[in-house]
Amino acid sequence: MKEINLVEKVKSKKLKVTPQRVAILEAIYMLDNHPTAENIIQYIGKNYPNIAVGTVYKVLESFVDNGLLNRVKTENDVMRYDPMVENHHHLYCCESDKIENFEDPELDHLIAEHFRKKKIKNFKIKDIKLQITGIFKNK
Amino acid sequence: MKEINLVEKVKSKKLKVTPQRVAILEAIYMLDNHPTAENIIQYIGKNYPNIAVGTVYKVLESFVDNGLLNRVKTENDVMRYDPMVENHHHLYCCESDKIENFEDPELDHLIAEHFRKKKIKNFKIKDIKLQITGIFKNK
DNA sequence: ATAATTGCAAAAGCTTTGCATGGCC
DNA sequence: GGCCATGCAAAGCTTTTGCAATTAT
Repeated sequence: MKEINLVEKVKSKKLKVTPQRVAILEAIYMLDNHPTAENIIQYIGKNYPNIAVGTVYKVLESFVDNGLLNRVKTENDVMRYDPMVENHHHLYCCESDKIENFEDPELDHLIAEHFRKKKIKNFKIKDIKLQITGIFKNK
Repeated sequence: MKEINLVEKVKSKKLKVTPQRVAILEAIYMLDNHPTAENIIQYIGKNYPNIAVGTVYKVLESFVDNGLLNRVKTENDVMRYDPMVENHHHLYCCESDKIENFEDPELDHLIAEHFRKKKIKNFKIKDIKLQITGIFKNK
């Protein structure tokens, strides 16, 4: 992703554009396996040896609050970050820590129709996410 | 749940039956909102003022390893424990920490059929769980 | 100019670990 | 009796917080 787009993304949320924020956002796009804060710190450590851990967490929090990132968490796992903020599901590898995004509008429609016809008692649905666990096959 | 059933549950996994294990298992059944380790420690603290935090974590881990409990984790949350080990989904309240179990075999079948007809490329599905977020309506 | 962001370091929160003691089978 | 579980306390790891210095707008 071009630097200019990263800057625009930060600007678009009315956040101050700092080198740290741009670097962190870039790292998340480069590390495309839903990186942890630790992954991000290591990645940008090459160019920002003195970046503060606290800064990374603060920036990540502000990105989440402003809809630039989503948090992803699983059993037995630390927090991970997902730059895809549009509605989607996740494929979890049960043999590694790989997580991949998954979109299937047809399935979403199927599920929505199901719940339109058969409501859950005493519950108003806002959002449905699938956690699909399995094994990635090598091509 | 009767004490005897709790004892049987522990025995059935070939785990030694100790008062702590029985108390912890009972607590999880009584605290029916997918309790945290902290919730459990507080609950059994009445009868076991000296129960060690480490013990609770060790017992929970062994219960999970032996299929007596499942772990449940969400964004921004600590680990919680679920005594229902059969396949099911979860309803998450977006205004509180309430989590409720949800079963819908018809929906499961619908989704299974969908993926039978339309496989995910390079991925072998082992399990599908729905995270349904919304609001619990008061009756 | 000024309000927000950063770095640093300390602290907090949850969970794990090691080891001696004690309890279950 | 032997082995496993417990209690205790320390440590580990991720994340948060406070504050002074710095930086973006």
